[in-house]
Amino acid sequence: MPRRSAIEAQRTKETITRRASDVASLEGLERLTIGRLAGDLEMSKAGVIGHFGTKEALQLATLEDAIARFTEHVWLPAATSPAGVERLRTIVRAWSTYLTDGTFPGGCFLTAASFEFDGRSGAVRDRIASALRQWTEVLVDEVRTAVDAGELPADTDPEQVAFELQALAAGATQTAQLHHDPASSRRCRHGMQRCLGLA
Amino acid sequence: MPRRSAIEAQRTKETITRRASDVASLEGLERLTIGRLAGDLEMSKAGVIGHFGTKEALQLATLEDAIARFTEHVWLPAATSPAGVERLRTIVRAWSTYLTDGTFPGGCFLTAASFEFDGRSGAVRDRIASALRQWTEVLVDEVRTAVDAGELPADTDPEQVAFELQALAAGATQTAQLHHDPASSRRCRHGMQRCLGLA
DNA sequence: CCTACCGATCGGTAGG
DNA sequence: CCTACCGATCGGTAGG
Repeated sequence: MPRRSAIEAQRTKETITRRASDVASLEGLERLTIGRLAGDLEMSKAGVIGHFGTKEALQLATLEDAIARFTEHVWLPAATSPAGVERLRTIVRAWSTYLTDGTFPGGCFLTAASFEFDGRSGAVRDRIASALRQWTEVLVDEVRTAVDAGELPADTDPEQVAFELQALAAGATQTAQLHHDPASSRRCRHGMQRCLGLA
Repeated sequence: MPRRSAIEAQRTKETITRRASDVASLEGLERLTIGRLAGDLEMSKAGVIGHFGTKEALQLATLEDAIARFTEHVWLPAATSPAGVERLRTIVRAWSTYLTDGTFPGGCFLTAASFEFDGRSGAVRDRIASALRQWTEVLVDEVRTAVDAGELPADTDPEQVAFELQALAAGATQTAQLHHDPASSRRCRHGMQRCLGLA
């Protein structure tokens, strides 16, 4: 039974994608090269790419690692809150913190990858788009629940609110990474709260 | 007198940077390679890079072309409006249109370049940061003027408003390019108007 | 998981 | 502005 080596191979694979998502958050999914990753991890190029087959498969696995980290840091803390405004409050807090707290050394991986791949085609771009769309749908559902419960005004446009929340997250990533502005997280949180009428 | 050839050389240079900023808005400033640009323009690689010397100088010249296009499409229409809320109204209209009207085939070049270079160092990153900071200062000044004139509430935070406007522009770029969402420009404009209390 | 290698492409230069 | 070329690095493979 090759159980032992299969477990070790899985662990190596996770080490690679973790490192890859860190590097890619700083430099981009495309500048992440197999050779550099091998050097960082003190492995051979063949040892790295052998786990995935192609660079695109490595990028997709890296993306899954990043999506899991987003879910863990932003969704998980809110999942146990009651649906509606209370859950939105928790999401706003966790999300605005996550954007600047060093979960990724180069800021939110998904935001960066979205801008990097939005002009291309292929499986990587499609997966980025589906992940962001799914998160938008979560936000729309929460806002709708809050409206139905009378916690938010009846004329609230859930799609518009979700758009603005996503935009504020992208804006915070921009000012935090480009200007190292320490107010980024606070401005993001305040904007999101105002957007939800929680200010 | 080499006037004729100098003028022609200048025109060739402008042809190169215009093409470069179009391609880079779709694929990024780094994926823009000298060889591909030469192929697109039916020139030799040496003929392209000879005008600039290094790829970094080509990227900087491309950046200046993109900054000029932003200024022309977003600032110029507002420059003749009276300072304050009326000028902000014009900026919001011009900006939200520019983001999706095909000025750049891949959406706002400066937004994309910001996310592409925010994890690096060097002259290109510095120029992107200074251009965005300058635009933020323009916005802060206009909001401050509007507050001083009593057109906006006295407790308005100009820095916060400028942050949110920039964020909404980034968000519109994201949904327009990644999801081809036709509502992007409208959502951006509505968000900006709400942010300024003009809704 | 390794070494050794492939063809393609990168930025850039020499010489004209 | 061109042709012809340089060393470096890319993604990927053969063979073990």
